[in-house]
Amino acid sequence: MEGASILHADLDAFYASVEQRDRPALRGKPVIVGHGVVLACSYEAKARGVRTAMNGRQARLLCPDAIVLEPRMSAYSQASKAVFEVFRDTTPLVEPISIDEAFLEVGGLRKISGTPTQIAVRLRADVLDRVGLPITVGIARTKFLAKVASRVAKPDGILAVEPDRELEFLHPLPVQMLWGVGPVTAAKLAERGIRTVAHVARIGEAALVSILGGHAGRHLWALAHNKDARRVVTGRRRGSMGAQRALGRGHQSYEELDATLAGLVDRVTRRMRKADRPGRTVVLRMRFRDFTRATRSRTLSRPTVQTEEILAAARTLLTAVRPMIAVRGLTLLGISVGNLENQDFMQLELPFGTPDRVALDGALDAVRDRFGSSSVTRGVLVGKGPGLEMPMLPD
DNA sequence: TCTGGGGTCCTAGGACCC
DNA sequence: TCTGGGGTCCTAGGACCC
Repeated sequence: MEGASILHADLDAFYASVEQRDRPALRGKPVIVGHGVVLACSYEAKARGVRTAMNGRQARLLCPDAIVLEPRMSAYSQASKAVFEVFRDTTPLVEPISIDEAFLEVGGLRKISGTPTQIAVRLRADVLDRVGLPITVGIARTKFLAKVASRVAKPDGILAVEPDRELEFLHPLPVQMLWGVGPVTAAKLAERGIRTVAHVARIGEAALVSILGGHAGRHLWALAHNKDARRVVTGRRRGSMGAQRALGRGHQSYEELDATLAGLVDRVTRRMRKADRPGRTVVLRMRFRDFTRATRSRTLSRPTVQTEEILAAARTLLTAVRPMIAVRGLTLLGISVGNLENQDFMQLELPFGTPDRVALDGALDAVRDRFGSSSVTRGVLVGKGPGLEMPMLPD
């Protein structure tokens, strides 16, 4: 049996920690980032009951002396980049999960860097040293357990779950500690008296499937029995990009909505162009006064990054839901573009005339340099006139 | 507790194809 | 004209995560 070799590294109260790092006067004090809603809060604020996603008014009620700050997204994204640099200096096998957490596979580094626990200790010290932020690391044989371990170890902690004590660690935990169990699932389980992981493990898979449905039931059952074969994977790319805006409670005219929509589409398509990721499926997201939601989508015949094309599709969708908006009252409008294409190609110019072997080899080298030789599968030669397609690999 | 902005994955029905 | 099994794509909704 292999040992625990997966690290789950998770920055503590990320946005708030960046603020405390940059303004020493804030250290040791309750800090809340975000006005309307709490985006992040320091552990001093958490100790008073403030929670992420809590409404700002309630947060101030719980903690009147909290220092409330406007988010500084560019500072957070810079800090995140610096932290991921430390991750990648630790191991090439880094799987980002969000702006502030990642899985790291360190199993193959024993001879070079030491045991996973030694690596984790050094990682925490490096992040503090190089970026000035506290980070918690969970260490286990599976991704799932590593994630649970870091959650248990927070804040500013480290916890290794040894392979022979996995169930001992897992079973007493409340089901809410499991990744993927949210309020709805927890409530469904609680209705049947199921509160701990041990409970989940004791009831049969079929029973769990009948409570939660096919995939969710089997997935939860597997986790409770400590089955999780997922590996740490690198190079995953996002599948959609979106932007949304809360509208408040007041009535919006259709012209105002249309202007908001155009702004959202502009924001998203800018990002798509910057990332070179054309998309095909345009999704309109709505939330209404009663907090119900609806989405409408439309798939284009080909991927695009063009603002006008995406906006035209979005407008068609918006027009179609006008009656629904009139009845239910819109409080949030969002747009997202999915089916994002991987623009993993590069364009090279070859000398005019029939490309010779030397010119082609040079072009292939440039492509391999950028993508790595193993991931290049096909090439297309295009001249003036009809396109000519030819394989460039193997050889 | 009346709620931001960014994502992921799964389910399920219908259209359509072979 | 009726029939089957299998697959993909599209649309809409829902739960969950940070």
